[in-house]
Amino acid sequence: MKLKDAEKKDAINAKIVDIVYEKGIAGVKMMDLACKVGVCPSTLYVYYKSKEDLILSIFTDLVSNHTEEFRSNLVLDIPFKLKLKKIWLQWLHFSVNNFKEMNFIQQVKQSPYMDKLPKEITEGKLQLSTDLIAEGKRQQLIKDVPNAVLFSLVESNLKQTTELILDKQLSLNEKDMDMMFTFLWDAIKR
Amino acid sequence: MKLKDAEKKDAINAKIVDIVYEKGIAGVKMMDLACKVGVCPSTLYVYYKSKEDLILSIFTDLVSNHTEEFRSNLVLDIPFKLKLKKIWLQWLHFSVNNFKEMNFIQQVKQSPYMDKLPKEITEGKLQLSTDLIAEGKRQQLIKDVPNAVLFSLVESNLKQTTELILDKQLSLNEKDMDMMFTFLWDAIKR
DNA sequence: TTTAAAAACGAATATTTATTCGTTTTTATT
DNA sequence: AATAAAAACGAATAAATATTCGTTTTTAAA
Repeated sequence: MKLKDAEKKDAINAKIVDIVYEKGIAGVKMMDLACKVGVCPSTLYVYYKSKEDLILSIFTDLVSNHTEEFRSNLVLDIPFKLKLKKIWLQWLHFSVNNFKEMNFIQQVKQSPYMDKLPKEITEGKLQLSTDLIAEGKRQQLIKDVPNAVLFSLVESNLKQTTELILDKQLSLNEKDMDMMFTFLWDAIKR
Repeated sequence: MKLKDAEKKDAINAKIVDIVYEKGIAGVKMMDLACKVGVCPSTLYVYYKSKEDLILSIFTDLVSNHTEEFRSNLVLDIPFKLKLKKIWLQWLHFSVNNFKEMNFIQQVKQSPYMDKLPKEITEGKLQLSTDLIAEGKRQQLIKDVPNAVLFSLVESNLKQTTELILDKQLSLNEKDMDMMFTFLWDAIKR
């Protein structure tokens, strides 16, 4: 008996991520996807029961991988600034190395497919745990402004740094990263 | 002879911006749009010759309004920090008041429609003129790092502030805005 | 090596969505 | 008021796209 081909499934997943990166979520066509994978459209239905299922399954997988990635480092017992930088760098590497996947997540989120999804999946907003920020505040190392604001400062600095790297304005070397982290630190430090 | 109804055209434009905000660019359906405007689908073709024409015309209009908005303030003869803040605030008000339109622009940009557009329209990247940054550097008020980096710092702070306001985490009052501008200034000041 | 179950195919069909077209209604102009 | 030109309508058509189905091929297990 012939079994499902895991590599083929991976290929489907990879190609759709590419297509969304190049043409946007509105540009996903089953036929086009099938061609790029090298199978005929009907074969896609062996692996996913519909286009919606295809997109939402992949979305869900990517989101859980993504949250998985950040459960570790959060409990290290090192000075706050260092810990922040470590996590910051980890996030950065991840999003630079997975920029197409991140883009896929972002685009599905603002598409009509999103409606059909149980909402708790929408990414457990813990990307950079609020705990970390609370820790910095407790030690009086960072400004005493609302958590949501600090959280968003970190997030937006990360997004910006990622964009600059993908844009080839910066690279992931120590000098550039020190600079970008300093921007963040200068902005949030007390 | 019956004339085209300018208000109807405006209604079309407004509704499509709403739809894109709610469902994403992939969620735009001529019939749905027509219903929301209160006409039948064929009437849309009186005002635009196709769906593509509809989307791209509106996109082009919005982009030119948007760039228009920022040709003024750039030449004021006041201290650098003050000027930066003034422009920063102007941009902020604009993007808070036109967030759906901004979203429309952003989404069309990452959609397949974009391919069909003469590229010079893509928004004359002068949002916050590089001249301004050059001025601050000349006066040795801001850090001596690549322009692209500084530019992106300003841009990303603006985006972040806008998001926080729309999220009701902040409002457009003096206290909150001073705080957010201080984040930016602390990050870029020498 | 045979077998049987499922993958893969590709043509056919269904569905969704954009667009056209003949007719009716509206309204500026006379 | 009468007219004529264009808007607006809505049903019909066209186009694009997703999905199904009957058949063939592959392959794990017997």
